[in-house]
Amino acid sequence: MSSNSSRRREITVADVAKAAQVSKAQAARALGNYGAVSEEVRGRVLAAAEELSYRPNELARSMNTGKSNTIGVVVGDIENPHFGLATRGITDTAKKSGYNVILINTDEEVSAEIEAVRVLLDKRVDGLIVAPASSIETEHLQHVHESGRPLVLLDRKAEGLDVETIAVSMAEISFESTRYLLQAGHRRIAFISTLKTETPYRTGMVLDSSQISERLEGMQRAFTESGLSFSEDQVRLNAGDADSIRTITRGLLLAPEPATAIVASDGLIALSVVEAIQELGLSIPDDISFLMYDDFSWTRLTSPPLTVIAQPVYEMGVAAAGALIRQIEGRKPAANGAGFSARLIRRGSVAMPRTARV
Amino acid sequence: MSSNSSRRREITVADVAKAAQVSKAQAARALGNYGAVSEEVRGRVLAAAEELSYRPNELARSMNTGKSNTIGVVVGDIENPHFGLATRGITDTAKKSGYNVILINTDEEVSAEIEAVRVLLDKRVDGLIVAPASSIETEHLQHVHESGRPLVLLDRKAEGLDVETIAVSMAEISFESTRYLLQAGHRRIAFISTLKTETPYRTGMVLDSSQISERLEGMQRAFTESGLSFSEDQVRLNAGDADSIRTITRGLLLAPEPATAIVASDGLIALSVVEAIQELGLSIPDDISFLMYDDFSWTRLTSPPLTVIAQPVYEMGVAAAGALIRQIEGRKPAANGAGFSARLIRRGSVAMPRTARV
DNA sequence: GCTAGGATTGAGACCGGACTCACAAGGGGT
DNA sequence: ACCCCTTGTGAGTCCGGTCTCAATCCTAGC
Repeated sequence: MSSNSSRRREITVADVAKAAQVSKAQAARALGNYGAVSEEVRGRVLAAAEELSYRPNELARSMNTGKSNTIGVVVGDIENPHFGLATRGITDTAKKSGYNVILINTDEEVSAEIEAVRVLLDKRVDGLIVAPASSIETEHLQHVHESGRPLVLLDRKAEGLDVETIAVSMAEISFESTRYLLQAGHRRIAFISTLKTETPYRTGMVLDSSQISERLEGMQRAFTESGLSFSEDQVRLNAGDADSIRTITRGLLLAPEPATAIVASDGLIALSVVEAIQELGLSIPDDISFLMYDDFSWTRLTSPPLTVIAQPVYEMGVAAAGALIRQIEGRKPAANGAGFSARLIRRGSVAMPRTARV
Repeated sequence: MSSNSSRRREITVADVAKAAQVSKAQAARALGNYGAVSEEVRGRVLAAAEELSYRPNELARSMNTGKSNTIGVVVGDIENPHFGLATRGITDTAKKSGYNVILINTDEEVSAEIEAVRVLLDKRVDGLIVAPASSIETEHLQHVHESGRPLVLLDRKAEGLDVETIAVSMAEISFESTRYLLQAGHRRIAFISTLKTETPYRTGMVLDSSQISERLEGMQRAFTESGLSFSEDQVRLNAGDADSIRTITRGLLLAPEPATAIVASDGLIALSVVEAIQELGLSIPDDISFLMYDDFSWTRLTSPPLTVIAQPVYEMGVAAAGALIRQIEGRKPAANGAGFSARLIRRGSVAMPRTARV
């Protein structure tokens, strides 16, 4: 009531200029802190601005500087703590350099991703961080790259796209952890992923996700190294929702030759798999060994605590934002950071399989 | 190489107009789908736009429509799945109505929140959703509200601010669950929260968070109802990081008269509390009963599965975005949705205390 | 055949800043 | 006293759209 609130028009430099009795140009200089302004004028302008509680219109500013100080982040699903953490790394870093983040979810749909990228480009973000839904359908990303707009990929590579990519080398850690399982005596090691495919997995099949490809490649290599053959029917894709994961898990464990170890491709899958195992009255690791990607805090609370593959997710978010901002500001692409690597954390969910134990 | 990529200047309406041999105004009308345009011209313009792969500059558009189709979301910490889920609800809803989301983290610091709000206002977002770090320091939110910019609060109320607020009525559920614990025979019920305070908790103390106030109020009421007195030294605030939570938990359990039940104020605290309990070699619920806020999936996986207070977090995100967009578009504030309520989900982490069992 | 009235169309103002340019004023050097 | 250079200043353009306004077209009605 006191001040007549909610006047429609916002205060602009012109208003401040008038109040300070100087030209718009001078007021703009004083406020924007550029050009030459006498102390006297600066004082008057700043006082007037304060008085009118002037705030610059960033939109207008962006328009003729061509910089929005905003970066676009496109991820599959923030609800997934993996991305939540990465996003945190991104926003923290962005904030430090004075950037804001527009976040868009794609639900891992390429069409949504294409739309998201377009919207962000229309909003003239200074750069994009994308966790590509597909490693194959990447024309839209190609466009971004060609148009010269800074782009950094997170988590997954994109086929034939020469763009800075912050990702863990999955083949390696997958190889290592598969070898670990093999050495424990496992031979039927199942791998469950949400990745959508038309047909069941077959060796050599082209997959939409570089992450999954690499992981499977690592598994195969470990089997081959041990002179064993990797059976493709232990690879179960299309584990989209809790129900299908449950069905898949039961299928794996109730088969004539049941899997003795299950590897869950992400935290969400892990949740449903463990639940399904408990539901079947089986125990980890006595009846079935379990290994999952991503080291969430809760994995230490289950009994037994779960053996996991820890990825430096937050740090990758930081690195992605850092790399992007470096590109935006035209600086050199830093010492290339030697890539990120995952780590196998052995807790209690992997043991010798029953068969080997007898 | 084929097309001379990365030409600096972007295509504008003027370019399209020239290519289509019409005036800028006509081209703009055809592209923006407003005003009167003959079929012939529309065709030529659209074709030219396609040919040049024209994309409108949303910044420019926002500037003179005064709408940015962007909403600002200010939360304490996206890394926390609670906010992750709420954010998901917000972005899903926003997307449906054609809005984008700029996300800012405050780390629960009021100063960061003030800054965040200012930045978002400068960027001329159409509205704000804020989970206030403080229920008391709310001048900045007051300003937003007074300036007429749509604002919706999430999770927590703000003292004396008459703004649409999407939150669970905490007093009620806290009362209910405390009664549940009392009926199970518990008398020393501890409550642990991250809330920062200068001094240890005392009854009647003014707290910075409406959520915590309400929860404590509910607890008190339950005690009073049973003719018992609520001991304030069982309330432990300032549980900021894993270490302090561990210390607090140990303090609670190793005291001469140890707590027999612990209530964790959020998922992050719960993690560290449970860990500390396990570390002490105590078992839930035999040695200590446990109850936590937020029903995360992993709470079903521990042994025993944890008894939780489930909040409809995603739905609240949806509601907040819905309410905000309604305000932005000047529509009536919908049937007020009767508020959200939490639900006590009894799983296995609460039992009779040893003392009462003998 | 002539005209009123709606459909089209182009010129140009405008949104709110940043920035260019021309010009005035003041100081130092010679 | 004169020239050069630095600092200070205002007028005006530009960014890329939207939108107003007046002019021009076209067609039905008489």
